[in-house]
Amino acid sequence: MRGRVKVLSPEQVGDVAEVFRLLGEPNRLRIVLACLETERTVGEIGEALGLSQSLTSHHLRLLRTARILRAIRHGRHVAYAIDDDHVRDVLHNMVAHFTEPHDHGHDHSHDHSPHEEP
Amino acid sequence: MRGRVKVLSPEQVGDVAEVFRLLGEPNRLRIVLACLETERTVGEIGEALGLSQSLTSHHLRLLRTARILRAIRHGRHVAYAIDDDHVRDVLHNMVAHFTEPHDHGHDHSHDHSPHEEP
DNA sequence: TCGACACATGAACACGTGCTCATGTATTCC
DNA sequence: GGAATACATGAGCACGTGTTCATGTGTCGA
Repeated sequence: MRGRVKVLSPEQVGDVAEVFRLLGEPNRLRIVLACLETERTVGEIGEALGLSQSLTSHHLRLLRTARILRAIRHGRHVAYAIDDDHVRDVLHNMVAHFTEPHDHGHDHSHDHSPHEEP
Repeated sequence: MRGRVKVLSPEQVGDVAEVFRLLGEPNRLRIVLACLETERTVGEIGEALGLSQSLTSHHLRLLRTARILRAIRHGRHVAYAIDDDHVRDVLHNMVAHFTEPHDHGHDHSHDHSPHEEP
């Protein structure tokens, strides 16, 4: 696979952007990563990431509303787990690429200006 | 593959979040998608997406600085193309999942409150 | 039932971000 | 060289967003 790509409807683009936007916040990304393998309770997440209970819950609400995570009650605890296989795959993909020695092909050191080989 | 996932360093998490953040803006996402298959000039992008020249350039600057796109001069035109294989894979993955009939497994219609089957 | 625990939610604020307008820079054609 | 084209960049503004503080809701044990 490296060929044609199906074109997305404007609505689909919006949905994809929404998912990326939510994953684009470091704390939220860490929360989702913490729930990648197994479900985690709100308390576990907050303590593990050093976030206040309120902030943790606010972020979880966004992720739950966007259908990225799903909530599961256990007694008086509430655990969260990934609810979207797309997101799980994308994150696995991303994590794999960032952990494996990623070969960037051509080298251009640290250029930030737009000019290429003439 | 559905097993262990390597854990990312805090720095790596930040890098991943940064990429997601940039792709989380609809106009920026559309720009990157436009450059997914083949390189596009700034004018082409702006006209295709209905964005002002200035706004297009501003977004392209962010994407270029983040190493997501790379600039290539052609005469007095400047074309942009994807420069990061990770991003290309992630987007192909994402687009594929959103175009293919995605089966979500269990059905929970449109619930937004945290309570599950007892 | 009452209190303690675990989590959710609303208000308010500081800060970041997308957009436009204006101006600057590079490249080609006369 | 100078005008015209194609793009880059800075300033400024309106708006969105992450965070905290305070308070509300649901659940279990005594």
